[in-house]
Amino acid sequence: MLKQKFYSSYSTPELAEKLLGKTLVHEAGEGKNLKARIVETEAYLYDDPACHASNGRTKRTEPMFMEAGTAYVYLIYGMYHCFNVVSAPQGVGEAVLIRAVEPLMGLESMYDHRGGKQKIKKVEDLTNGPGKLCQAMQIDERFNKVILDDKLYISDTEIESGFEVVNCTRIGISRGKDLKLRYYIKGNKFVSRA
DNA sequence: ATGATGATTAACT
DNA sequence: GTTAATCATCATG
Repeated sequence: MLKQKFYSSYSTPELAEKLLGKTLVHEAGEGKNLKARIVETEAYLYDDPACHASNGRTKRTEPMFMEAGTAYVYLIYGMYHCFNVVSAPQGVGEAVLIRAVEPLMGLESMYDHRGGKQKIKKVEDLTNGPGKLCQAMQIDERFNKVILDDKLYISDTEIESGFEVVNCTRIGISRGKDLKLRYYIKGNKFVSRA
């Protein structure tokens, strides 16, 4: 399991890249555990106009100012959650958004939480976006401000190494569009968009 | 108290 | 390609 030490050892963009290939684990209970490989991430920096924390500390951005390795989960468009890992020392305000994952364990449960197997035609639709992966991995506000070391955490087990990383601009933002802070595993079919 | 906004998604045409 | 769904948060008055 990755510890606080790992999350605080790199700059936020470096961490975003290093999280690729790692395994996100949610121990949801005996026989209900969920695992998925991280295949797409984005970095949000303190002086970056697209970052929620760039306008300072508020009720919403408070978790981003907590210690590295803390979860920042928020509601977007009134219906989806986005999951981030705080990536800078206390008081700075940076995080890595987990944008897409590849399901490894607990697929049946993931289908259920995504609306049923009938509705999800392709397995990619389970987790190929930030809102989708939160539904599938059952991540919601319960984990906001929680350190990633108990029920929800990231493991450094890598199933495959030697993949190629693509670095490009981020998706779905209106400011900071020119910054190349998105990272994904080239050729992986769970990436939200090539 | 009110109004604008959004690190999205699914269901359309 | 377009658009509706849906609401917590935040700036403004």
